[in-house]
Amino acid sequence: MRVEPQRGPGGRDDAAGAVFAALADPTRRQVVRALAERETVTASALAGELPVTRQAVAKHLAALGEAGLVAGERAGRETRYRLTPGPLTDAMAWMVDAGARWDERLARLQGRLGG
Amino acid sequence: MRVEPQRGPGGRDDAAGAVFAALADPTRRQVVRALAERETVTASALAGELPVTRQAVAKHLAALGEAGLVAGERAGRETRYRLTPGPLTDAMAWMVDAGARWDERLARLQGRLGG
DNA sequence: TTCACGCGCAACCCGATGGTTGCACAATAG
DNA sequence: CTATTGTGCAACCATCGGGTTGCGCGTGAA
Repeated sequence: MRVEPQRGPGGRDDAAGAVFAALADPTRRQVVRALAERETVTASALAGELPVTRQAVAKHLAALGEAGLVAGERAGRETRYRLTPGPLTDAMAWMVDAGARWDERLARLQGRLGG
Repeated sequence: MRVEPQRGPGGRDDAAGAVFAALADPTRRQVVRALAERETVTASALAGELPVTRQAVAKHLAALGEAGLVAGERAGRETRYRLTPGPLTDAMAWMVDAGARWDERLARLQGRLGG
């Protein structure tokens, strides 16, 4: 699933799809939540508070990285991951575009995602 | 187990997770898109313009229904499905809550989803 | 009544994926 | 140097899930 966050024709859908796929897994959502509160964390530390092994966490972090939601930076012998929630706006734009006609709250957000 | 019905992170996580899982599949996104433009459609008609069989479409519609994104109403011998994008706001709230601290555009949407 | 259309259910196939264990390697601590 | 800690990679397993075919039933048209 190699999806670069590009703005080409259909690129929005790909980016949004990658985000949806990444966030579809509950463990991955827990990872994102933990990352959202600690700002930066290692795979081992994350595995300490989740009911899965470090390798599983590493896989999830890699998956989130593919979607552009997470970036890792090696510092010495540990790798610190941090949240990069930019692609979330692509996913939100997709949803707003799909449902704006039916849901008033969504319609109200129409132009607010661009700037 | 504390279940916060509205504002709790865990409460919306289920609904949001269901939405993410539903929208993770590309065919399902196509179904949503088609539904967003036609307002109401049958499974057979949908299968006519998608590269999958009617049964596959029916499965997808059922999956979308489980997530609360689609509702079907039987009219005579055909079933008309229509988009019910309400749960989308739950998913968007999850994303905003997760990424608001890092992304300025997301932060600006913080209070707008509740009203 | 007869026939075609639309639908739902069930079985089946197979690739994708979340999770595990095991191991080899890099980097800090003693 | 040695021990420890943190990673990354690979193999392996079990389950999930998207897709198909096949069948039986209800409904509407001829």
